[in-house]
Amino acid sequence: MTELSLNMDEYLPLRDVVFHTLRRAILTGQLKPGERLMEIHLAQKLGVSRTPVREAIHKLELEGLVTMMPRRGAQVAQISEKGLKDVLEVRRALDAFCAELACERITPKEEEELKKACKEFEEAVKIGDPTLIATKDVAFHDIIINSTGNERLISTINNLAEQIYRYRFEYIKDASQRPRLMEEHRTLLDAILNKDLARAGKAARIHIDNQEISILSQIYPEG
Amino acid sequence: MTELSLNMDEYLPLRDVVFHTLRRAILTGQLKPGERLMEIHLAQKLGVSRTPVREAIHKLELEGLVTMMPRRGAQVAQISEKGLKDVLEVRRALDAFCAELACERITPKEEEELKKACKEFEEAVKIGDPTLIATKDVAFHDIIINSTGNERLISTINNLAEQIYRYRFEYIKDASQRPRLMEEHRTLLDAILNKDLARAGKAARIHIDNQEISILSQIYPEG
DNA sequence: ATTCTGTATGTTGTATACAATATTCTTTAA
DNA sequence: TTAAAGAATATTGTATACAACATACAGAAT
Repeated sequence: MTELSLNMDEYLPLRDVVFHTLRRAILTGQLKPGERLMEIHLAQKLGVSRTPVREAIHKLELEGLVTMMPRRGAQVAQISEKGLKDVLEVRRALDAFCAELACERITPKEEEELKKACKEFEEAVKIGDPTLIATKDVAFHDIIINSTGNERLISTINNLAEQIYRYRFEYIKDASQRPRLMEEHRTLLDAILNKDLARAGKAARIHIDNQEISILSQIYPEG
Repeated sequence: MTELSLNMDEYLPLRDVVFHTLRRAILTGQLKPGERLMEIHLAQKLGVSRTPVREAIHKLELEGLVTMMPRRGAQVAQISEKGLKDVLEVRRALDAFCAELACERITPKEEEELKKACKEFEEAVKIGDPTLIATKDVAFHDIIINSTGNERLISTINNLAEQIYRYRFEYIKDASQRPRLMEEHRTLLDAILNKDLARAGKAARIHIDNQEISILSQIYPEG
């Protein structure tokens, strides 16, 4: 058997192309909460028929980025204050759990990656570009999450993260939060490297707590 | 404005009817893991066109009950030992979290319901009907989960529960496990009524631990 | 006998057509 | 002027048609 892999996996159904396109548009705020998603219009704009658009919208609904009313169509999901708090409450619990698992399961190679990611995050903060900071922040957390080796846990957390992606980005743009963010990353890194379950879990919880406070005060300044 | 609610909500899209039908068939084992789901056949059997069947299958895929290969169709999801362990690991963490939250948030009314559900579970065990036991077991846990008031947490846990429903039922049919199940329910109930967070969380974890051991030894007797 | 190739068949992916319902706008009556 | 009714329009829900691809089988060449 020769090892020609002959990349035959490059086929993507149109529904998935549309799905990724719409998903990105929602997460980046191009499509705003409450905005209606009409099949024909999107189909024409994307140059496909209604079918793949329908299927993409249904997928987005299951992911929680879109809400549908029967016979009335779909719109970009609007998250309520309660909804946001609920998401963050679950995330806090699961992130803390991830941090604890990471202490037990992280490999030496992943430890190096985590140190590197922590450093790169700090450099991104120095540079000050919000998009870069967000990317490096995600990368840092992804290493921790992936080190658990639990795929169900990974996909569950990623789904929760997706729900608040839009709002979290606003939070990262707030420069005054960044020193604290850096400090929290360092604490978390240190706790994991020292296999200190309790401290790692606590650090992860505090990290989300601060996110929650910031995000809520930005979206609901009076509450 | 008169308050005529004029039950106009009884419309259900065909895709949802098909979805619920297939879902039930999978959860009850009528459709077995690995079995192919072919659109035309299902459509003919259910007396609808391919479209709603397609959409239902996609929904099932997102719920994790069905796996799809592009251009090759769908089949009932098969869970691996690793997949089962992953699901149970997340459930353990979230169930424990629910139990702790329940201590803080359960209302007096829900406390009464929980006591009643615990009693009814014990009666079901006395009667010995597996289906009834399973129903009462779900009812007991649902009260705890719902008492958290966190809808995201509720739906996340319900999705995880769905993944292992088929296997859990086998576990409940094993009569030797039932006394322990009863004991665990009583411990959990007592801890919640006494607002003992630590004990409630621990009880929930042990409850899942035992499920895991039983289920795994039934499905993978050698492992 | 085995492998390759071509054909026939089956299945999914996408587009389109039609039906049922929502929405909007216009007209009419008070 | 406002409210109600009805027609016109827009949009979703479902069915079907057709194309692209996958699979299975038969026959030919080695």
